[in-house]
Amino acid sequence: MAQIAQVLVDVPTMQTNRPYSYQIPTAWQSQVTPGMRVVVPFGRGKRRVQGFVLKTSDVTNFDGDLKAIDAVVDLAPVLNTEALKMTAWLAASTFSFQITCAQTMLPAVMRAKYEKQLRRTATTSPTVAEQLFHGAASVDFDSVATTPQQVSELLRLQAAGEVEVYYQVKNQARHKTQLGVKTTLTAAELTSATETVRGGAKKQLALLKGLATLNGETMTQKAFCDEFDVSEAVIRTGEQKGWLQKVALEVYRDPYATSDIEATKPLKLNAEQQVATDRITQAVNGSETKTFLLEGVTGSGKTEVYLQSIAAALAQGKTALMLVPEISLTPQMVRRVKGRFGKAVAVLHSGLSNGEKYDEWRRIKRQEAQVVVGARSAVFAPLDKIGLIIMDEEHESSYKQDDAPRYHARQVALWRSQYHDCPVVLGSATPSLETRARAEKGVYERLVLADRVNRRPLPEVSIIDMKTELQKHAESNFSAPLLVALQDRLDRHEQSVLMLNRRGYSSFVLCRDCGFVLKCPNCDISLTLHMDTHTMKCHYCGHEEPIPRTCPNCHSRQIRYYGTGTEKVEEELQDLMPDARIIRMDNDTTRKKGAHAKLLAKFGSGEADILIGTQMIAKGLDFPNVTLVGVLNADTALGLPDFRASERTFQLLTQVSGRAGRAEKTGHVYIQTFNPDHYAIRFAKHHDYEGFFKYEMAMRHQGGYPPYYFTVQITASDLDEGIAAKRMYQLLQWLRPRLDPQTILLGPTPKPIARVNRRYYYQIVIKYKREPNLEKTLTTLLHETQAQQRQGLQIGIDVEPLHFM
DNA sequence: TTATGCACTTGC
DNA sequence: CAAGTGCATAAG
Repeated sequence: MAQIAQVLVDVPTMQTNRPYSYQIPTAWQSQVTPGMRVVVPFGRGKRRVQGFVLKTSDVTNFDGDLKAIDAVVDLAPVLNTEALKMTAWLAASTFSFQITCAQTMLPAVMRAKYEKQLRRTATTSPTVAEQLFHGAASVDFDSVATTPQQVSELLRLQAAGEVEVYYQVKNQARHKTQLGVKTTLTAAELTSATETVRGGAKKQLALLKGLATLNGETMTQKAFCDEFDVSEAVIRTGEQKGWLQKVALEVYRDPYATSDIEATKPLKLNAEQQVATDRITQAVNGSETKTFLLEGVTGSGKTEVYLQSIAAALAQGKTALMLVPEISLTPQMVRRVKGRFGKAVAVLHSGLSNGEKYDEWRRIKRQEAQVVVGARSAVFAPLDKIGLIIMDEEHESSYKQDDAPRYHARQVALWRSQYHDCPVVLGSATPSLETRARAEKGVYERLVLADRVNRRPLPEVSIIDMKTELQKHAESNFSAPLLVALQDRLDRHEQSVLMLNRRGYSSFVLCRDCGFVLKCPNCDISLTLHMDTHTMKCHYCGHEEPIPRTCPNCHSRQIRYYGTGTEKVEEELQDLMPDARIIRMDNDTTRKKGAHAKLLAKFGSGEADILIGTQMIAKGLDFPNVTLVGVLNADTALGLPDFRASERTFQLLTQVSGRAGRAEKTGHVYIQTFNPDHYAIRFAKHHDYEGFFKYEMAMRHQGGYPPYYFTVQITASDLDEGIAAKRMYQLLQWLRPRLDPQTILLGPTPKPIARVNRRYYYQIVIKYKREPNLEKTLTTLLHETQAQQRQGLQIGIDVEPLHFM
């Protein structure tokens, strides 16, 4: 029997990023298994932390005194073999701590809460008991140790044995219970009880009948009352007569009441959908580790392909995982999946409370749910026997986590597909260049849905040149053609959606006469405005020049920062169209839980004519009465100093265009821009993804960007700008000889937003095609910089970053 | 992350 | 000389 456990402790540092050996107390030796959470003493003091058992064994290569496990938190492992392997892989591939990865994979409530307490001992003097504890057995340490004097006083008391420090390790996971009823009688006893009931006591008879129906099972009191039409008073009578007992019944917090979701049947597929579904089904049935790119224009019916493929996995007795960008924004998707698979569906996304997430997680873990729909972190859902993984809108940047562990859900999905021998479907109307390029090379199999299901043409797109618009009339967020179109929809009682692109808000300068954006002479990437130094900087190569007073291209003085807010836009529009009913959707108006859905519902029911919003309205909304989509400022993202600026702009414009004319009515899209000739905008006008892909690939090839190169971003930040900069230059010197001569190192450059939280940020970007030393070098880097970390310098590594700012 | 030991300063 | 402060160190 295993006596020793290898435990991963909850201390996220580089030097504790390895298992520690602990003695398993004899009583628990048969129970402690890998993947369970335990509480262990750690460090010289009385500190106790939560940990994960990675392995159990009879031997250890540690030759010191072992401490023993203090408590076992779980009855069954919360991380299974797959999850433990995934933890190790994730930590290595994202250069983050294993404990952080383990915690990322589990619901937040499973992370321990620590409470440092001061406790009384047998020898506590009455004075101390009174003054410090006010008669209680323990007090919160921090509340009685606020000054250094108090701390040293407590240390003295501790040395004298009058008090002791105790770490309370709290498991935040709570099960919700409801009052349940359960009969205490056998079937025969219930029958005889029926005979003792006085005639006319109909409710009591109903109660007994109900109890008999339960067959010894437990049911919540509420459900019982509803189903058998008895009151709580009758139940109380039954309890007094000894027919039943009331028990605490564990219930799941259900974020969606399944009852009001309409069940749907599989739809008839068109030829293209059928081909795609057949290929995926074939791969599911054959347990092929295969990745498909399902490329389908908006409205081509990708979802139906997903649903029928999921059905195929379920038919094989397997489970399915379906990832969506940010599910709280796409309630329609949840409804469709739940409508098809009902109770077999579990939903995981950021809009749920922690308790709800925990309950959904347990339903999956207990194999009560076979289909999981969720956002990024749902990729870790504890499904067994996965038969299919789907990633909808695979190009969405929300699949990449911004802080440690900086993983991309797509990578995790591919890893799990290897583990489970199952296919992955990456779906999008505008795939990321990386994915589309892999399909080109045959790494992924490409499935195309070129036709819209309803055979409706894609909406017509008009590009409006804001340079000439501004010359014609006073400065406004609205061009004349857009206003005419808006008025026209008002008159026809049709709805309009206006999108204000907030990305890249005023961090670059643009000439309002010719549309010129200042670019770096070395990198062909927009220069970023730094108000602190009053310069324009390139944050790729570090090039720096003064802020221009006139446009270098046309010598106009109309060169200035670019950007505006939704509130301002709403005000202006209301002025221009006093009769229009407008809904504004942005971070301000949707901060409250459910506010987003409420606003959308309001718009959907026709209570407003115009919806104004930021990027969040680009996806998922599907309203048949919307026939006009306007993009007020298509350029802002183009101005960003990021080689993915064009890709994002193209994707966003294509997506938002898809919102017009979803049903019978034909849609029209107006795109206002200062760069009408920019290729991202031109290709978006013609809904030409293939054209864009080819053009953009050529640009990436020329610039040496992904997917032709892999990238790693290293950032350093410090309260002192000089230290951050100096360390980064040293780091560059340190890296160069360790990496392949072919590898390109860019920087160090200050981040465009140089000071965040009073810290200064610098970055180095590594670009490489093949770099065998990468993992070793970066791991060494993390080890060697930990001394500096303690002095305040923070180092971060982001593999394949999506944002370069 | 955090408690402790040790080197060093400060106060009487 | 005792007490107080600050930083390096190791954690099983």
